[in-house]
This record gives sequence, C-alpha cells and structure tokens, in this order.
Amino acid sequence: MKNTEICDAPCRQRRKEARPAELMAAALDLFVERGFAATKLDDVAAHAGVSKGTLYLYFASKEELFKAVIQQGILPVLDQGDEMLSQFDGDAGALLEALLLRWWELVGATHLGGIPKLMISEAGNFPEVAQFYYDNVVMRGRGLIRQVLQLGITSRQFRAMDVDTTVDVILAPQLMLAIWRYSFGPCDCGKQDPETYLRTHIDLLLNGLMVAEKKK
Amino acid sequence: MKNTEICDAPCRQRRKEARPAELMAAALDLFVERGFAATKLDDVAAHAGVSKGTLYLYFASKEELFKAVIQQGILPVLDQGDEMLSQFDGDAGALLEALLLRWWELVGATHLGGIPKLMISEAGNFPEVAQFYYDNVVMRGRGLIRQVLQLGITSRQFRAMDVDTTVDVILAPQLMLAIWRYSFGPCDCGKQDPETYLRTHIDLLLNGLMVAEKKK
DNA sequence: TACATTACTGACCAGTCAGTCAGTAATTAT
DNA sequence: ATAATTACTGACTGACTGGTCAGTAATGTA
Repeated sequence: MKNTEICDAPCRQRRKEARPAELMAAALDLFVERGFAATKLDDVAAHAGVSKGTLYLYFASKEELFKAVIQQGILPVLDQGDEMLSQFDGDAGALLEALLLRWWELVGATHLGGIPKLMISEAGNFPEVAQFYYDNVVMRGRGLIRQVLQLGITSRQFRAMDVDTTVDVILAPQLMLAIWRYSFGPCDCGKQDPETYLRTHIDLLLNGLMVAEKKK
Repeated sequence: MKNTEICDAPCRQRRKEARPAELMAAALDLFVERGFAATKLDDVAAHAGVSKGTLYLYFASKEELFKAVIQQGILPVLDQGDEMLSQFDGDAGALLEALLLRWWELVGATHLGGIPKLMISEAGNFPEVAQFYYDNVVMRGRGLIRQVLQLGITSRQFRAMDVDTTVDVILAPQLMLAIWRYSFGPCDCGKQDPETYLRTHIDLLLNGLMVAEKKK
C-alpha cells in the first residue's frame, strides 16, 4: 500500500499533483481500519510515503482531511446510477438487480466500501460532514432505488408498497455487506462470497420466503 | 442520564454494588455516541456521578471497561430467543416475525441497540473482543434464525434457499435499523418509525416485491 | 466517643499526538 | 555555474488524557 519509491535509497521526490490523492487514499484506509480518533497523522503520512509536514501542506487539519476523504470519495459513483436508470428497458426487476450488483462492483468491492462504515462510526462527531453525506449520498442513493420501485409499481411488475420504507430495507443488506468486510471480516473467514450474498438478497427481495402457491 | 444525587449539596455516597453497572451504562452511552478512542474516562465517570479514581476501583483499564460493556450487554437477551423457539406452534412465518419484533423491543429500541454500532466500529482495534462477540452473539443470533428457516423449509412453508446466506440477509435490515439510530439518527428526523420499517421488512421478506400472479 | 475500615476523591505525572516552523534539497530561471 | 523558488522534512511544543496514589470522609464497631 505504501507509495513505492523510485530511488532505492531514501530520497525526496516533488510530486505536488499526486500528493493529495495519495494522502486521502492512505487516510481512508487507516480511518476505516482504526477509526478517526485512533488514527495518527504520522501513520497516514508514512502510508503515503511522505512526512507529516507534507500532509499539512495540503490539508489544514485532521478534520479537513476527514472531510476531503468523505466528500471526494463517493460522489462520482452516483452519476453512474443515474445513467443506468436512464437506460430503463421495461424490466424493473432486472434494473434493480443491475443497480445493486453494480453498486457492489464500484463501491462495495473497492476501498470506497469502507466509507459507509467510517461515516456511520463518525457521524456523531462531525455533524456537518454527516449532513453533507446525508444530503448528497444517502438521499441521492435512496432516490435512485425509489425511482426503480415506482417504475416497477406503475408498470404492474411490483406490488403496491410503502416505497420510502422499502428503499431503506433494500439498501440495508447492501450496506451491511460492505460494513462487515471492514469490521468482522477478519473473524469471519468461513463466510460465503459476496456474489452469493447479493444473489440471495436479490432473489429474496423479488420473490420472498413463502412458497409460491401459498402467497395471498 | 447522570446519576441523580440524593443530597442537594455535592456529597459522597458509598454504593459499591451499584457502581459497576452505572459506570458500564455511562460508558456504553458515550462509546456509542463518540467512539472508544474519543471518549474520555473523566466524562464516563462524571456521567455516572463519580470521579475518575472510582472508575479505576472497578475496572483495571479503559480497555477492560470496554470489554465489560460488550460482554455483559447482550448475552442475557439471547436466552429469550431460545425460549421463543422452543414454543414453536407450527407457523414458521409467525415465529420469524415474532423473533424479529421481539429483538427490536429488547435490543434495538433500548440502549443496548448501540452495541452493534460500537462493535462494528471497534472490531478492528480489539480483535479478542470481536472474536468473543462473534462467537457468542453473532453466531448464536444466526443460529436462531437458521433454525426458524429450517423449520419453515421442512414444513413446506418456506421455499428452498441457501439458508446460511439468507440468515445474514434477514439480519442486515434489523441491524441497520439499530445502527442508524446512533449515527444518522439526528440528521434523519423525517424518517418513518421503526414499527413501519419492521413491518415492511417482514412483509417483503415473506412475500417479495413481485406481484403474486407473476411469480414462477 | 474513639478507632478501624474502605469507598471515594482529585491533583498529579508521564506518555502521546496534532500542529508548527526553521532548515534542506529538488527544480527552475538566469 | 549561481541564484531563486518551493516541495518537502522532522525535531519540537503545548495541550490533552490514561492511569496513580496520598489523602478524605462515610460507615461500621466497641
């Protein structure tokens, strides 16, 4: 993970453009692993292959670094969701499935998957960041799924339901899958793979537990 | 939340028996709200109405306090689940519903509901505690739901499924509901109430999204 | 009342870490 | 080459906090 050095001997490099992204990536890794308060800026800097002083050239404080990590992390991904929705071909179930699988591919399976855990852990300590995340990520993600559900209901593919609540119920297993990787992941080696989990989630979501003939 | 004082003037009380429970309750509240590292022991002690020195009479270190909070917090509740399972009357859907609702009543809605968030946030920093929690709480909780699913399958009420994976998918919305209260809860005032959420979860779980006649 | 016991206190200490800044070396300009 | 610029360094500091312990007061005992 540590920035590979081009010189074999310890030597300075001047790479003004690359530093902020490298520092934010290192900070995300450590914040997710240890929590914000337990992460030392010396460690973040070392992980990015620079000294602590350099970190302060690009971020004014530990809190500003945290904000930057959250704000630039997730936003670009949501655009992809909007695009997928615009290509709706009439099968609401397939669209829902595609969205949930793509989310895993772009977020859950990458290091961005740590952001939900980080944000949940630290929301109480950074109300402004939490509000930003809530307005720009949570609400937008919910909006995406809500639109799919409404498409499914108006086209008579999905039954009537409390749409807003259902959105949260649908997102919960996706989020837990990502969160789990960064918390109990190491304890839970026998766990089935994410693909199986997502398949089970989507199948259950669409069809439920009950045997078909008994459904009212 | 602060321990009410019997004397109106600041005065000492000797209550050896009550202290540990009061200190653990105060610690749970603050650990959940702020995270382990960001919680000061002076604040925990003040919340429990004692001085920091008193805290050290009952707990050897901050980490021991953390362990105590986790270990004695959840365990008693799981016994209730076992008991409910033993009174199975033949309706697997109803038993599953009863278990999930009761979990919310006993854990999610009480201050114990903070423990999942706390454990998820700190699992990486306390591997031994995480292992304890995993073995004694996670596995036991999973086992409960798994038994219900198997009862439902053998009695032909539930369709065939990947039982172990389904268990995790079922538990995820329950956990997220509890976790949310202690993270984005304050940001999310317009949110629907837990009862609606649980009803929606259970209904979706049993019946799925698709309209009945279209199910294969 | 006098003494013994012990729950409790809070000032203190030692270690840690966010944030600083004078100095260094890589790069560019002349 | 020499100078000017600036990305970068790491020793330092001040504030903060986990943990200690000598002392205090509440309670029990005779």
